[in-house]
Amino acid sequence: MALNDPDPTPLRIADVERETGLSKDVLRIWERRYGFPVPVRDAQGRRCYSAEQVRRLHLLRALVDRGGRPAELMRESDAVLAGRLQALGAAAPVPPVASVPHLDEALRHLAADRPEALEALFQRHVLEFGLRRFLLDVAVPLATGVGEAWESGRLAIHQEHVFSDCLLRFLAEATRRWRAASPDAVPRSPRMLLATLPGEQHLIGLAMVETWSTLDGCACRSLGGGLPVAEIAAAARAQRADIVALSFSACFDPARGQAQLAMLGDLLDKGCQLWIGGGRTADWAPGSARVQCFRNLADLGPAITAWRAARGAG
Amino acid sequence: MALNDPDPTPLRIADVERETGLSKDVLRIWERRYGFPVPVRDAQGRRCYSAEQVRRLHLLRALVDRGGRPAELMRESDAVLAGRLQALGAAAPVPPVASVPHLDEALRHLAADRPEALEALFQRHVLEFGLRRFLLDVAVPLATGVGEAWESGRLAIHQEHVFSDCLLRFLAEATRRWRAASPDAVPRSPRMLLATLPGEQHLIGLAMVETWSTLDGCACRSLGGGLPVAEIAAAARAQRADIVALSFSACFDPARGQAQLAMLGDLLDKGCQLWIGGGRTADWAPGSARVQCFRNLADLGPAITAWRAARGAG
DNA sequence: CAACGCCATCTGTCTAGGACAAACTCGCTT
DNA sequence: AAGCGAGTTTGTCCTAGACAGATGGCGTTG
Repeated sequence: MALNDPDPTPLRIADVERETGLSKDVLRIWERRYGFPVPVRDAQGRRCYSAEQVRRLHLLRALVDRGGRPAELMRESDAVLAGRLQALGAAAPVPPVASVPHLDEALRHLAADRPEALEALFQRHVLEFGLRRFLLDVAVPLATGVGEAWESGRLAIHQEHVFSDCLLRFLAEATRRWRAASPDAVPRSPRMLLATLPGEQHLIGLAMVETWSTLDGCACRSLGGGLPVAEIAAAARAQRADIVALSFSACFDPARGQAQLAMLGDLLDKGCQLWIGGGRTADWAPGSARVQCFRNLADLGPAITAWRAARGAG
Repeated sequence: MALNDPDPTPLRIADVERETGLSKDVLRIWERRYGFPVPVRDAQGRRCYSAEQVRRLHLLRALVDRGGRPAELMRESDAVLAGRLQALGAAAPVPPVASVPHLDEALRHLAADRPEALEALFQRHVLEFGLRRFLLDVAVPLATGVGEAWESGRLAIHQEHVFSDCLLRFLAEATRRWRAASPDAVPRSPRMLLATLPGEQHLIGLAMVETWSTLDGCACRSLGGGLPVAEIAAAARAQRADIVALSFSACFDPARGQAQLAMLGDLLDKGCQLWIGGGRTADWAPGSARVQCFRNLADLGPAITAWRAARGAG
């Protein structure tokens, strides 16, 4: 009976791919090489994974992401793996962010699943020091800190999601308020379009660029994440954007990014610039004169001024 | 030379998968069956696609998504395909939503790439009729209308993204304002956790549920989109959620959804309910007593009241 | 002792072509 | 006109092999 009815709800390889983020190829090759996971097969010979196996796959993935090596991890029991993940968190003694007291506090709120406290902290900091300093002193280092905390196992994925949601809302609202409060008569330029490429999930960088640029008087419009280059180009044309700004996280493959960037460059109008930032984009080859890499938010101001000067003169 | 240097920036099959959303399997089988796309190969025999081919693949995908059949579409030229896509838009004469004047207006703003006008319309409607009526009379039908407009080719993907971004921000801010304006003394219950499963990109439904439930006095916390069930369960435990609410769009495969739902049901605490809605979830088999399907937003109110009654009595 | 380069191994992605289920079309029958 | 069965289309999954790029260890050299 274990063969003809392996599970009331068969988890097929595509489901496991979505759920764990491990590609079908990886799932198959792990099975071939390491003997795990070996799923039950249905009548047609298709793999049917158990919830148990998926749970272990999550553990394995978490450890592989943090630099573990599959061949070694596969030998360990679930308990050992879970312990190792916890140990990773405990072993990371002094996170570099924690030197600043309020960042440490923010991370503690997050680890304790208290997003309200986090938002209150944001609110206070903005009222005391203003949005620009909030971005530079809190948002950017905290985003880095959360990334590191996740890598070292101190924060779960869902906690990272909570952080993301929290900061995203906060910035969106701050931006909206600023926009509402500035006089309509001011012509806002350049027109900036914000997006991330397919495969890029992190929207935080984008939101920070939007807030900063809006403070600097740009007309920003966000397209959200995961948009194919063809669609970005179409949007840029439709909205007559002067600048398309893309954000990348550190895990985005540079080679892929640059290939897609080149493609986007071809599709955009000649007058439209391409600004990129985040992750390790600073190391990327510029490729085209129209592509500009940004190492940090503060560089946006001068670049916008320069754009206006060039446009005003030209 | 065309062989050893097919392209300055080789687009490999994984890139094309990300960019077009067509799986590697589909790309390979289309090549085998229909003779398109036939990419150049690099020195190792790997497929290197041209930007030209990717452009055509976008067209093909758009038409296949709208019910076209690959075998037939493959014979046509790019121009014919583009024309056919446009014709689809023109052929859809009276969208069902357009019967209500302000919805028609909203769609026109969107088609004309004027998100500011859309937001102004939202703002006006809320001030005149209130948030609940806005959700029922504007947000829900407009979301449906945008989906239909996309299907029929009247709206591009990037315009759908703009709509999504616009409504998402609007709802987030409205929710926040409501929360800020309600007295702190009121104990907010039930504690509701909102998320979508991996593979589900649409966050609109979730945002609408959040706004509605917040109005009804729930303590909502959004985890954003694309979270594995294991993480959702972990978050529910960490935040001691009473209810986990999931949103699905119509394109989500019911069989997959139900399998993942069953898995999530196993992982959650017994006291935690599972509320689902959106798309065609109404047709899904409930599976467990803890799973409750919602056909529309208005049903949330009674369900919340019922939950409170049961909890208060128990 | 540190730094550099080379080599072996590990790991993920890609290849090929075959199989099959689910969905859809079409034509026949009621 | 509506319902049903046969045939076709289409996407997903299968096996098994190849290889590039990363990683880590070792030996040599400054």
